[in-house]
Amino acid sequence: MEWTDDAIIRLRNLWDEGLSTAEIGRRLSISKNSVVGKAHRLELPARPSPIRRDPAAAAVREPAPRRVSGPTLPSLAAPAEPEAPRVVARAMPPVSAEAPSDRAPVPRPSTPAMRPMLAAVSGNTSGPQPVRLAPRTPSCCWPIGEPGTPNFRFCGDPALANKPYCGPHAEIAYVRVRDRREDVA
DNA sequence: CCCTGATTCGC
DNA sequence: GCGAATCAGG
Repeated sequence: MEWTDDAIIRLRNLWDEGLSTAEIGRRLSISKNSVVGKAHRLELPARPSPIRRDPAAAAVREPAPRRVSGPTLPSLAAPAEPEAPRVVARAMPPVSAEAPSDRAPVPRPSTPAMRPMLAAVSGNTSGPQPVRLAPRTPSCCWPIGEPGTPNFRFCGDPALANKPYCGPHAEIAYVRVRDRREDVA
């Protein structure tokens, strides 16, 4: 874009009229970034910015680590077996930082599994009583869907003993390391 | 997703 | 100097 005197004048006029940068860009057949950039260089009166970039907030803000592509390991919900076979994690789908813990079961309110408990509580007629939760079967925490999206959930099927995943997902999650002796061959 | 304006930085 | 990319908020 060649900023002729005429173009600059038109920019100034449109800017003074209070048009948005994008609108000015459309009228001058240039990008809004060109408009913003030029207006900034001309030191035209700034518009109320929707964003705050005060030095304090900027100083506190972390450099925002670049998103690393590739799989992320879900945290293990179950402790490793003492004599567990040597395994190594294979590629896994991305997972949010919040994996279901043993104390925060996956089932949402009003799932069939939860109704008995809710009924037990609401049917209570003799004042406050300790609510005893049924022993819980650890559920598979294999992430399904895109973390952060409404449909994201965890598998939820019964997990294998001392493993965070159900059978099929443990199959995917773990791959047996070859015995060292084979490597020496 | 759309929109907004501000800043950065390679050109 | 330029402006695309990026950021940040509505």
